[in-house]
Amino acid sequence: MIKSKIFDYLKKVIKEKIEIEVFVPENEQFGHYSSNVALKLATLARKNADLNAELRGKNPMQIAEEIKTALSSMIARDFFEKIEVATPGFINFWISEKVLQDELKEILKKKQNYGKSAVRGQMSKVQIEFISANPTGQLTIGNGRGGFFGDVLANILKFAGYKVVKEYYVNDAKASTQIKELGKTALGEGNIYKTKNLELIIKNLGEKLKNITDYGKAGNLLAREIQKDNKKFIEKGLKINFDKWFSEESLYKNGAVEKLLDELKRKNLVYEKGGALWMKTKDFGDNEDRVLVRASGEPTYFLPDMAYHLNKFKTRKFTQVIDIWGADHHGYEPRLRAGLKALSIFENGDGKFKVIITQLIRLIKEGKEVKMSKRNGEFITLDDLIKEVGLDATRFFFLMSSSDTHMNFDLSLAKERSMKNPVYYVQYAAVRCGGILRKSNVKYQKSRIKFDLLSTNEDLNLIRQLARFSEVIKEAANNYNPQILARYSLDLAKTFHNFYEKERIMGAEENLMAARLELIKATQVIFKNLFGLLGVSMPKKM
RNA sequence: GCCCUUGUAGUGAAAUGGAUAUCACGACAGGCUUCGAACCUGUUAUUGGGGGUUCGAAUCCCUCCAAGGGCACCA
Repeated sequence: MIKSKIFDYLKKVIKEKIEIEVFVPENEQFGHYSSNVALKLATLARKNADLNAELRGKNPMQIAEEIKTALSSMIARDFFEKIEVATPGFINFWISEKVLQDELKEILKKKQNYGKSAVRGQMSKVQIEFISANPTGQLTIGNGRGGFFGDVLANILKFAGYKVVKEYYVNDAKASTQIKELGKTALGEGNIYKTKNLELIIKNLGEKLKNITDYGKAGNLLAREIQKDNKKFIEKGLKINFDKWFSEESLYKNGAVEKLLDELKRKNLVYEKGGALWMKTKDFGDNEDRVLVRASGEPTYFLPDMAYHLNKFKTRKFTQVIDIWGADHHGYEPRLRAGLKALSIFENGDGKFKVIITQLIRLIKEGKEVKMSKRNGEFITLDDLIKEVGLDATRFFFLMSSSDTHMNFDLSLAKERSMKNPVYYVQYAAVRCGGILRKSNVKYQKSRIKFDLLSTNEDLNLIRQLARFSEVIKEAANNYNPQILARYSLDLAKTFHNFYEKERIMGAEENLMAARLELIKATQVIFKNLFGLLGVSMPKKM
């Protein structure tokens, strides 16, 4: 990885242990990579009198010049084509052709494993829970956002070397209010849930519901059917494959909920008020205490959810747990966090539990907002949207923006726009790669490829862009940020289209053609990986 | 009232405190005898207002304005 090599060189030179940055500057006149190390050092020297005397009184430009000199006298000499110092103290790097050509060889050698790494030790076991939609109806567009986000984040973390479990929490507990409400609907005694196909599902269930009078049981039965449909849709329609479907009801069955309540009582964290059992969450950072068991004797959602998270941390021993929730649940975070803290989950800090909130999506149709309500039965489901716009386009559109953007989705433009969705731009680049490779039936010996012939601006730009893949994976994984990858795929496509426009492959001089075909192969490898990670299909033709 | 999130070209978005704010769509002006033009090249914003911190702010702090969400013995 080129970037980390620059890091290493800089660390050798500066000795101080400080946070420095190496980045790809937006403007190419500032080099292939750039670092603010001198600026950071100067700031530090000004604030901290104990620091290395050599630095005292020097301005960033002087420090940058010294680092440049030191780098130039090291082996780094062959690594960089040029190093420049720029105001107010940046050091800009140009990578030598040789290094880039070697990196290309590396990609061709490692193929689909290029950029993969293995994370060892304590923090490597990650559980990531997402969608977890209530089995009371079809998935919403908001579920889709969280779903694609979680799926791709999990893919990235896996690729970056973590052991990842993608998990869906099925809220099928007979004791829960919504399941009971659903049960009423199933038994024809309520009509809160008026979603598509619901009547049909109930009709099909007919026999099984006959002798049931218990709302919880009836609701659970109906929920299971709805869940079957949702699962099928998630796997086939959304192309998201969960490693585990975790049933809330199972926590009741195996006694985990009861056991937890006992433990809380034993730890003197529970008291009674108004006939209900309350937990002293306020003592652990929540705004107020919370009900665990209602006056009716039924547990709230909170109690089994704590049991669930206890299962994640203690039973299954995940070292990193990530929950992805819609914005309408964000207020719940302090409660759960307080609960887990009370259970001594966070003895080594609460960083092992991360909640990512995805903001809601606003649907616009003909200039007006379409209110999404499950209750009136007129909402647009995720299924509808994907049928209209297509899975690849929907996925990519959602993945391009940050989870906390309040996205506007214009349905009137959706279809029209879908044809111009950026995903097609990326797919087209991959199709072009495939097209060239299909047409070129040229035979050449791999060992004799002259990679040093790849020396035009376009050749080198493309290689540099390909080499960024491994850096982007790392960045996306470290920041839990899938959109970095989606954006990168656009960058790569742009660089490739530029290359394609300006350089010929077929018809070039024999040795150059062979080298360029290898370059195209490498590009295809990276695209393939990108599409796999993003869950987007890689068409051969468009 | 309190809490969370957001405010960036006509539109939708991007930018771990870095340099001349990036991308797509739309609009306008150009580009195919040759690997697929679903492509390429231009033009289109002083980042909601006002203060502050910093060598350096879309990003951090304060304040005002605006939008979305949450404040259940629902999940």
